[in-house]
Amino acid sequence: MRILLIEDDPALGEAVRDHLAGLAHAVDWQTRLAEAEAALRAVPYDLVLLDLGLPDGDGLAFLKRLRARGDTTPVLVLTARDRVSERIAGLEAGADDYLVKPFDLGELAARVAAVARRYAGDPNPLLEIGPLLIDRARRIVTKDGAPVPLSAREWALLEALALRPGAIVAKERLEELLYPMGEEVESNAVEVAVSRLRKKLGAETIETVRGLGYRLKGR
Amino acid sequence: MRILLIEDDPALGEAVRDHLAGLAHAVDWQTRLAEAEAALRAVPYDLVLLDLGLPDGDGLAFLKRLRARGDTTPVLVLTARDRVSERIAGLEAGADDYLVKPFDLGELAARVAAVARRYAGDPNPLLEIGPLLIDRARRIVTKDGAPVPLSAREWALLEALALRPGAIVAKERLEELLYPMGEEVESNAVEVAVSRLRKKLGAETIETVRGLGYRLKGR
DNA sequence: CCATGCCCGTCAGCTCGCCGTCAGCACGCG
DNA sequence: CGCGTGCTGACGGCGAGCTGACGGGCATGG
Repeated sequence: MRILLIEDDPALGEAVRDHLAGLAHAVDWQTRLAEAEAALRAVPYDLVLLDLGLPDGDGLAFLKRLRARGDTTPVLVLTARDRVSERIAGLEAGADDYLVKPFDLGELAARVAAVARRYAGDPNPLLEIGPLLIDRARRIVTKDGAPVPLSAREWALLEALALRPGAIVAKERLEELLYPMGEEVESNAVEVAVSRLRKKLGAETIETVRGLGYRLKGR
Repeated sequence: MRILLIEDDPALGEAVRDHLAGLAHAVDWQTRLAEAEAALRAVPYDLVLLDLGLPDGDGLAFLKRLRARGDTTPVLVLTARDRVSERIAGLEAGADDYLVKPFDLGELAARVAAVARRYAGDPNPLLEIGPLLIDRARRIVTKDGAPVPLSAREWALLEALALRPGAIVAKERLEELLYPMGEEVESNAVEVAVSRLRKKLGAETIETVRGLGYRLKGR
């Protein structure tokens, strides 16, 4: 993704740029609104990260101008302003999301990914397995088009199996996935979980491989 | 443009209505604040023409209430009061422009056109989610066509969810949105807010995702 | 200055979904 | 037939989440 970062704080700007660059994004960093505006006219960015507290103008007004021009580039606002009304003002000015300083770089990356997913030509990756459609981002499974509500355990189990459809996943692996060594189970909890999942998704979707584990009916 | 005219003088009201209608505007004419308020809640107007000298209430207070609700519909004030301090009071109450009686109908039309120009280009995006219509610019929600009055908290919550319909929003995220780190809540305030919002919008509109958060029922 | 009403945080009691446990059964294998 | 492995219905406890009630805060209005 090609990202325009508008941020005047050198330390923060560098940190954000480096972090996103490390995630294989192409980041252009501007510290002034005037320069940013020029860059936006010249280059088709996939995303704009906009700090509202810039010294050479009002970020919100900048954003409104952008939208008034018909520019629909997704904008993620970074700011220290944290009042609800100001967030709302930001969103009403045309921001797609809002991140309040100080923010975690990991969270920033997640938001960036979310925006990217939302606006990319291919939305989010849907896994299609037989009659099942698995939307990992939205945490939604549909069977023959009908949504199937899953509990947390069931979802975790399905995700583990759906990661590589057709591959055998050992029961022990599933066990340590569902119960990450905090509390071992001393029963057939995994089997029960599989059973319950099968009841919701259909018995034929999960195949038992005796002595080894389970696998999703891939194809 | 859809214009709400609030004016109790029959002759003037008729003149204004006819003149603007002749310029291809859709004009609703109310002579009382109470009726005007009801109309404003029900219909998304592009512009309000407000006479301050109405017999059933203070026009300025009416305007302040409107703004306090977060309604950003442009308001053009018509009045006989011409003192500078009163103009200032009007603008501080949230008026976008001011016209002193007697005014020329041509000038009125010019001001209306100016407002239209200022707000054109971005027709406010309406979010449609099931039976809900969410007008973010005007802060109006309708359910099955009927307007639903929301408090500030309720609106903030709805907007957070409506930003990405169908996506799960973590309870912690909602919490930091509603109570931006000024004062943390040590109760189930978010749950209560959701409950109250559900009571207004219908239980089925907001889905609980156990252990994760909430989401708006997309489509 | 008090009355009224709305907003909303807090709390308590409750409901209900989740899920680990267990027991009884099915089935494959030698 | 005996054993091992896996399946599933039933049970019950735990805890997340829901909601009615209460009260303080704040604005409005008389």
